[in-house]
Amino acid sequence: MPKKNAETAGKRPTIRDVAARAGVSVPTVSRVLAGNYPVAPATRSKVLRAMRDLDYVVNAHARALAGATTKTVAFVVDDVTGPFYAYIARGVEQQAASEGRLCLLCTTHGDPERELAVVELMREQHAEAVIVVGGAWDDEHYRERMRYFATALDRSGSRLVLCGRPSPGDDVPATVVHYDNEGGAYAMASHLLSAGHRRISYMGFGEGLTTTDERIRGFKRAHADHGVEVDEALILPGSFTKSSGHELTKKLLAERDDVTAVFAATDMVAAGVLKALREAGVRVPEDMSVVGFDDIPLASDLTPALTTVHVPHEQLGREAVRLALHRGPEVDDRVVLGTHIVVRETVAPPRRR
Amino acid sequence: MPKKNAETAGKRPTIRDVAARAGVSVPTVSRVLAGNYPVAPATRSKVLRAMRDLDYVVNAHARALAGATTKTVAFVVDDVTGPFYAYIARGVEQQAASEGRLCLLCTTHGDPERELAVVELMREQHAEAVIVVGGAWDDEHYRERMRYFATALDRSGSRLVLCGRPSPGDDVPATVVHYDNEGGAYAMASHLLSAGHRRISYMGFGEGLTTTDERIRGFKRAHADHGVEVDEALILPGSFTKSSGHELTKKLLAERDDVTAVFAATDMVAAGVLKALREAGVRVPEDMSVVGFDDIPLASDLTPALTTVHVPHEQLGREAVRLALHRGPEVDDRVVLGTHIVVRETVAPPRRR
DNA sequence: ATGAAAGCGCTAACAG
DNA sequence: CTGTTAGCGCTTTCAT
Repeated sequence: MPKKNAETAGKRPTIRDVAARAGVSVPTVSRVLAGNYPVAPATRSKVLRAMRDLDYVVNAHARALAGATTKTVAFVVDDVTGPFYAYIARGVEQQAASEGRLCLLCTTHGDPERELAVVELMREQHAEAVIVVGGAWDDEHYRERMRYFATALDRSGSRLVLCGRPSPGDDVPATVVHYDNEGGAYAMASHLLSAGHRRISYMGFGEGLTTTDERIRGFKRAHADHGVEVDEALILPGSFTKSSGHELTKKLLAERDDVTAVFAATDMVAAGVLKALREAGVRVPEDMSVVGFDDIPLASDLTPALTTVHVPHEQLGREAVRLALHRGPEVDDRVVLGTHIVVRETVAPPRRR
Repeated sequence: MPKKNAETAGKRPTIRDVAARAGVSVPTVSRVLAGNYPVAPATRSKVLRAMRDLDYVVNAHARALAGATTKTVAFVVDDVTGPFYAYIARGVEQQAASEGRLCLLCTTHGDPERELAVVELMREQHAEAVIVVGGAWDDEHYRERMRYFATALDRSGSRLVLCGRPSPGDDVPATVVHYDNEGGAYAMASHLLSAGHRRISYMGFGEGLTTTDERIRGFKRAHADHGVEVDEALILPGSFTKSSGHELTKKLLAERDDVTAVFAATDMVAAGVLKALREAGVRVPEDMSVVGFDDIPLASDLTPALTTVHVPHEQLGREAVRLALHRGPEVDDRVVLGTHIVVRETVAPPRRR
């Protein structure tokens, strides 16, 4: 039986079919495909015609197998629907596309099992980079795990990128693209302190969460620099949700009357805070100042518009793929992007008591 | 020179290395990998051990080349950051994961060039399904294009899925997962009409957009059924953005004083409407009723909470991959998911004038 | 139950 | 410039 031929069989045409139809050899077709090798213009157009006639498309898998690189980066998140993640995703996708890469999307729902499965999958796929996004619990177990992921991926020729997470250690073969949580929190707390606030509640403390740790550190450092003592009882544990902000605020209002400002751990929390305040008839910013963190679109849509810390989400995503793709002695492995406060309408000096 | 061996070279171990280490043949390893063929338990565990020892992972590309299916579905959107898309994405990703599939994410930014490029890419990748999401311009050109995409993908053995878009024609080899725009709009307009509203403005009319066409049709049919004439001057063209709703409302307020309700084309538009109303001191729902469409999370967060039409975003995404993956005579090719109104706080009977 | 042999579709040295 | 010769790592017949 002769070699399978797409013109007779009902299958996808292969490079061989194209070669046959154009009357050239297979490698020649491969060369016009790759474009990085001299081919006589006449031959070239014959081949192109044949490809068109046959409606030929290369087989990405065959190509990957034969050595050419895979051209895919993976993007691993807890959940795509968070506005926080969505914008990082956009940055990742944009940069990937502009570098001619495809983007694999994987979600873990915070499940360590799935996280591991995803990493294995990416090893199978030979993804060039695996970008893991979002805060984490900063304990030894986490670092151990990331160290394992990093080396496993490294062995498979791909690169782990930790985005918005702290480095698991300097010797770990991973790229880290982080943003300045502490600096942002410091600036924001200073903003409040400078306006005269002395009793500030931090809402949404998450024990052991890297995001929290870093933000709290900035919060406290600002207090120290302003010579203001931090009231630990005002650092309220909670999750990063609107309802958490809502509950916490109701409770705070019931228990204390000396607090003049709320530093919400995230914009989402701040949204809940504002809601509770509105329900309680507390005016913002006249009676109470409120600030958030993240600068998601919601922040500017709240009433009053939220003063918050801007995190460069999209840029974070873009840098993640850029750094992973262009590695080398010239390029940094660990990067921290700046944050800055965005002043809107939720901060005013405290009222005379 | 002997065959490359991972234990000596610094490369990824292959199935051959595993075979060697386990003292069996390559096909045997392949069999324990696939699991769908009898292998002696003893041999089996020897192989498993070898794989573990070598930290072996299959090469997805080699596997795809050799015949096993690709196990990837592609998800094509305009922009990941829209809450609308994000939830469909979540559905797609969830279902894909639960069916053991990987999910490719591609964005087009509404650029036809990129859209075409993406489809070609997916042909190269042998994606099992290519899910295209979001409204479209319902003209002959669109149908032509989708027809082309569908047949091109079909020839490559993959399936085009149109999600939240109308069918380009019955003979086209594509799966269509749509939702009931007209029914939702009909129900919502009826809700307003039943409450006594007679002058309702439809804000965010998009000429030739399928989404708009379908919603307007329901809007008009409800009016007809209630014996109320539609004032065409109240159907206001605009984009699906908050600022559009904001602008349109300011203008409407300045020009007309007989309108008692606004039907916003989307929740985003409704958010802008509410903002403009608040700025103008018009109370909702006492002075003006407002409704939206989509039921994105924002809807319940607005003040007052928005009465709107629920679209089953996640389910849309899940069905899209489910139907594409399990095709057959038993399974439907064209599916329309239901919508329903969600009554919250933005509708009341019109005030006596 | 296991091994030998033959590709899947492509790229990559080599020659000419 | 172009063709020849080898694989990439895996899955399948087909034997044994």
